[in-house]
Amino acid sequence: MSPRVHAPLQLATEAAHSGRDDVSEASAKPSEISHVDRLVRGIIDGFREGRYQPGERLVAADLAAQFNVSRAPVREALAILVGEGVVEIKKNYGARIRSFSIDELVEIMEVTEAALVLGVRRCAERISTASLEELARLDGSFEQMEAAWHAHDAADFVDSIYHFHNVVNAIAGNRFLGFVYQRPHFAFFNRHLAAALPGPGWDEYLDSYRRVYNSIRKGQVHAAQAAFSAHMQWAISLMK
Amino acid sequence: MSPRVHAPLQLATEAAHSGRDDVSEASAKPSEISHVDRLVRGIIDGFREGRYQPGERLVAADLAAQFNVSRAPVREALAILVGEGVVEIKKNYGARIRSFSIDELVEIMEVTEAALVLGVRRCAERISTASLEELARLDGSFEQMEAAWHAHDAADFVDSIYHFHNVVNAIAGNRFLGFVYQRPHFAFFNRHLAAALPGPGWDEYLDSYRRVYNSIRKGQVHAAQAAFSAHMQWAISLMK
DNA sequence: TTGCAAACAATTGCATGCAATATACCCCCA
DNA sequence: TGGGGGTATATTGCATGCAATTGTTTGCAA
Repeated sequence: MSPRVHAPLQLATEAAHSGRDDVSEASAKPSEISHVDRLVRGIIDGFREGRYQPGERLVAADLAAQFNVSRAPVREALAILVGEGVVEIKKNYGARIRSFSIDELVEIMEVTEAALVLGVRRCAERISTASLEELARLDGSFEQMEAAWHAHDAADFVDSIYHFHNVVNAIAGNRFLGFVYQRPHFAFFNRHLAAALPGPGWDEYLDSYRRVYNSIRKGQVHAAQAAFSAHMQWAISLMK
Repeated sequence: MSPRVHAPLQLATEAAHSGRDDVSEASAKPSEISHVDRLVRGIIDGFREGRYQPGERLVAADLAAQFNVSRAPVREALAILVGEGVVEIKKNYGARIRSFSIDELVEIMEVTEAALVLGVRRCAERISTASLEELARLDGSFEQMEAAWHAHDAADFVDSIYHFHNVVNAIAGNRFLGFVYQRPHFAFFNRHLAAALPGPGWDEYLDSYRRVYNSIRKGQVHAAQAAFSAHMQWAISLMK
């Protein structure tokens, strides 16, 4: 059940560059996916799905055996993840998935809000010129969010929020925003959020996003922005 | 299986990344810098200093010879830079430094603004509690900016702006913001900006930053935020 | 039992080697 | 002169090997 929620790693810029919708389905050229890409993807997914815990030791040789490759591509994948701030490597000991304190999570959320609010605003501005397919994706992602919420599945819920923002960012038309938000450390952070989420504010969470969604849908730029900002501030205060 | 000893301790704020802090002095031990870190740093600097051009072909073997290491660490460094969106790798051909269109630069600036305005705001809020050392760094970075401006050195000027924001971000107290802004693609983008800068708006550029700086220094939160935002909007419109 | 030191084991960092393959060159032909 | 096809070259992607270094365990003495 590999979630296709989040887009592959370095595609955002390239696809944007060439202008093609080349969201290359995995079936297109299975043999051309490099081991390194598969590893990066696999490690992040493994974390998101709870197979790897924060602070857990990741030994290159083990990962190599697990993914049936040699240590060379494993090391390259870990190098990428170090660059992304997702893992730390300790010399002659192993890599480990980083863990965050509550303070750090709050700081991450603040930066996330700053970026995402741009996407929400732009998306609301451009909603009238969005294609039918984009609108369908937007509606679909919100429905997905509702479903996860009703099922009380925190992990799925957070995933669907992540997906929702990716759709919003895409409609917003700023490719770099999509690129930044799709960095592994955001996907990574979402997992941490999921762990902290099923708290007292569960009920309000969906309502907040419904306000954002509805405002975007109606093209109410300021309302959408305000709703999202308020939601994030509320979520941050909740976390403290 | 693999050993799974993991202390629940989190050393979250460790020098999260290869020490490219312009802010905290290079306190690292020179002997412990890995080849990979040196390569990442070297390639980025090489680009910032104009030794590598956008679009230029980077051959792993050449870099290995140039830095006097084998191809293994070179590949890891390139993997990091691919993850950062700074280089692209083409199979059996070579890596090359990405180049951006004007449109893409504008999009990058929009996201940059969204993030940096958070730092400016927080910094102005917390300026009264800043340490003397932090204030000295802030003043120093602005003086550096002025000097570069008077010398009409676009590269230095952009560098000093980058440094200024790093200081601002540090005072702002959000570590993740510093982390994000210090990602190579921001440093990278600055070089592109420097190439486009010495245009018609050169004179206004310093004035804008003086307004931001003064407002921050006086703790005028809203004024600082507004000044910076206005500046960025102006810079973006200039670029189009 | 507890503290300490030395040997041991595990792991990384890096070098090297080899097969696969995309690119570039060259030659031939129209 | 211009174009097309086949070969050669260059380069990557990955596997493997080894030394350096760290964490761990064991043994010994107080």
